[in-house]
Amino acid sequence: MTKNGKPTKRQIILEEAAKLFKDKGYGGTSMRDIAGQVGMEAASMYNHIKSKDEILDNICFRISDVYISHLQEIEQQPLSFGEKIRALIRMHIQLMVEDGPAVSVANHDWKYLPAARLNDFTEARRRYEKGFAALIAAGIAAGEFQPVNSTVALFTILSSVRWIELWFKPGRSLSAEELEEHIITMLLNGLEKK
Amino acid sequence: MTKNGKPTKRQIILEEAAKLFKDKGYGGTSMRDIAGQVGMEAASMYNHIKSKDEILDNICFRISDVYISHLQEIEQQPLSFGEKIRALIRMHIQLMVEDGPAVSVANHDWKYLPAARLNDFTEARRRYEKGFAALIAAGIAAGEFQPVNSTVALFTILSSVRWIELWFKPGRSLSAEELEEHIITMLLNGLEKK
DNA sequence: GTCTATAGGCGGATAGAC
DNA sequence: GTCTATCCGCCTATAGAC
Repeated sequence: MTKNGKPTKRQIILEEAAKLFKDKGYGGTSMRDIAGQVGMEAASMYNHIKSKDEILDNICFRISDVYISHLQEIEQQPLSFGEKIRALIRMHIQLMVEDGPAVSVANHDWKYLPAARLNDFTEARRRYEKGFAALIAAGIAAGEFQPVNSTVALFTILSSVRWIELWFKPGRSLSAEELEEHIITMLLNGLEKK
Repeated sequence: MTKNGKPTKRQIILEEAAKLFKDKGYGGTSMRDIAGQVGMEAASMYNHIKSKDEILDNICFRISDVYISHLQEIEQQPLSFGEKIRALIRMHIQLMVEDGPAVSVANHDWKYLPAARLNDFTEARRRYEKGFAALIAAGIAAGEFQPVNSTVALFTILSSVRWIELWFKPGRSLSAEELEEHIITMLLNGLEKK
């Protein structure tokens, strides 16, 4: 947002592009498609963005930066490991609900980043996953968690929150807060009675 | 396979196409790319397949047919609900390990099916999800499972097995059987100690 | 800063020789 | 059944008028 609260043309382009990339994929979306949503000709967009690649780059790294900074905050808070995992799950769900199209693009279309930036992105993701897995392993070592395989636990959690985009429609039967609680119950307590 | 055990050219094309669609997406893969992997010119492939659309159609519906027929088998077996859910999770993981590229394509690129077939596919998936969710709801009613939201439980399970494609390399630290057991433990027992 | 026009390349698919 | 040659459309991006 600018000072007067009005989004810039650039921000509008990035937002509409994220929606289209989510629905039709990066390769399936043309600059003409984006221009149509924004309300200008494709050529005019080049006054606000450098290239189609740059749009994708901006979306992907904006999201990965949010993930990483939130992880660093949570790591430093004085919480039990169970509470830290819960906080991370809530962060994923909130980001998905608030910024869904961009999160979807960062999850699916990152592979179309130009080679040079692709390395940066996968490296950032690897660091995030490593930090998350370390929290799980520490929770196991502390006796809070069952002795599961921490890699399997990590990806089970990450996968579960990833697919919210595919079926969650906010304001239907479930609110975002109820969704958080249900997913956390399922992942931390399990399906079966003991 | 044909009678003499040799795959037909058509089967080779479908298989190579699935690998490329998985790696580069449907829109990111050209007929020339597929032809390059198969070892012929793009034009020659049209003696074996009708169009690029038809390749995608074949991959997607082959996979959805397998899911649906396995669900029907499991529904009829005399097992506890816990065992039925375990059997479904194992089926998903085995299919992912044995036929990974095709499963990935059916999971991600189904949306590029031509409109007429897209309805058939989403309808098939909806039926599968409904049958799976009914087993979870029945397990809750029978007192086997905790009173979770069955839709959330369904998608948590489906999501967890979906992302195996992204990180599981068979024959590294984990075998497919170990992976099955770890995922089932995580989903049915939960992460946290009680 | 927006437009029209267009360059230059790659896409799926077909025609027709062999 | 495989090839070469090619059609024609859509793609990203740029040039230049206004």
